Amino acid sequence: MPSLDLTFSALSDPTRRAILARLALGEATVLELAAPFSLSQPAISKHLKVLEGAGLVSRRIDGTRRPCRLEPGALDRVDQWLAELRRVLETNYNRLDGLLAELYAQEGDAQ
Amino acid sequence: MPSLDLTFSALSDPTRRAILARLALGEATVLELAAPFSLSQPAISKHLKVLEGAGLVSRRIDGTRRPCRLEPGALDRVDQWLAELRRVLETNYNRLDGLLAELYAQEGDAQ
DNA sequence: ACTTTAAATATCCAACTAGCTATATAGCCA
DNA sequence: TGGCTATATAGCTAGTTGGATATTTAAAGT
Repeated sequence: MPSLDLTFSALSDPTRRAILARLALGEATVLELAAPFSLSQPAISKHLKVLEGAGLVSRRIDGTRRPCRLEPGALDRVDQWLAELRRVLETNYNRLDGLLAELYAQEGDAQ
Repeated sequence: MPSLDLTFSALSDPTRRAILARLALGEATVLELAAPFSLSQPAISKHLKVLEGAGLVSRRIDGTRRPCRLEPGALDRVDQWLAELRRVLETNYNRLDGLLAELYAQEGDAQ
């Protein structure tokens, strides 16, 4: 199970996000993925290795080709982390709301 | 508006994610944020600068202190990117389902 | 005014990254 | 077998990153 570090880091590069966007449309080979970019084939292979290491992409073997596919599980874990952060944030906002309501009630008493 | 590059990159470091988790609980100063880590104050300041550059954190001035707060807007844009990727992915899955259904129907005819 | 405290900045370093070109591997086809 | 094609690997470079320590800035307290 790759770390969130690796996943976020993989997502931080625009070329890699473009590759993922392309793979969301369906499987593609390394050369197909390289075509839209003005980058060398080795550069794309390296990006794919990063994406694979992050659990975002998997490859199968088909003759000399290595078709890649998107692996949504890694995205799930990103979503979960973000959701948890928001949950804490909102819990805290609610607590603050409660606090403000209390303070307001006390002021109301005082008047 | 900071780029997704900067935001994902900021999120790729565990120290920075821990800082965000702490800030989800409420404002904190640099020293407060530094306390749980065995890192120097300048290291934390640098992390905060990265988080600020990514739009994830903002700071206000209070005497000699710079209390930091979480800025959820940048998270929204991450969510949106992930959601769009999933949307495309699911659209494509559905299209594939449709295709398979068609193929199946034809085979059904043939038999 | 002097001291203490909070934070930022400067400088250095080792490790990593993203790109390149050149080369190697390995499957397909004639 | 020999040649073509798809991909991977090696080795290089320039730029970036995350850490450290030392220093500077600036506000607060006394």
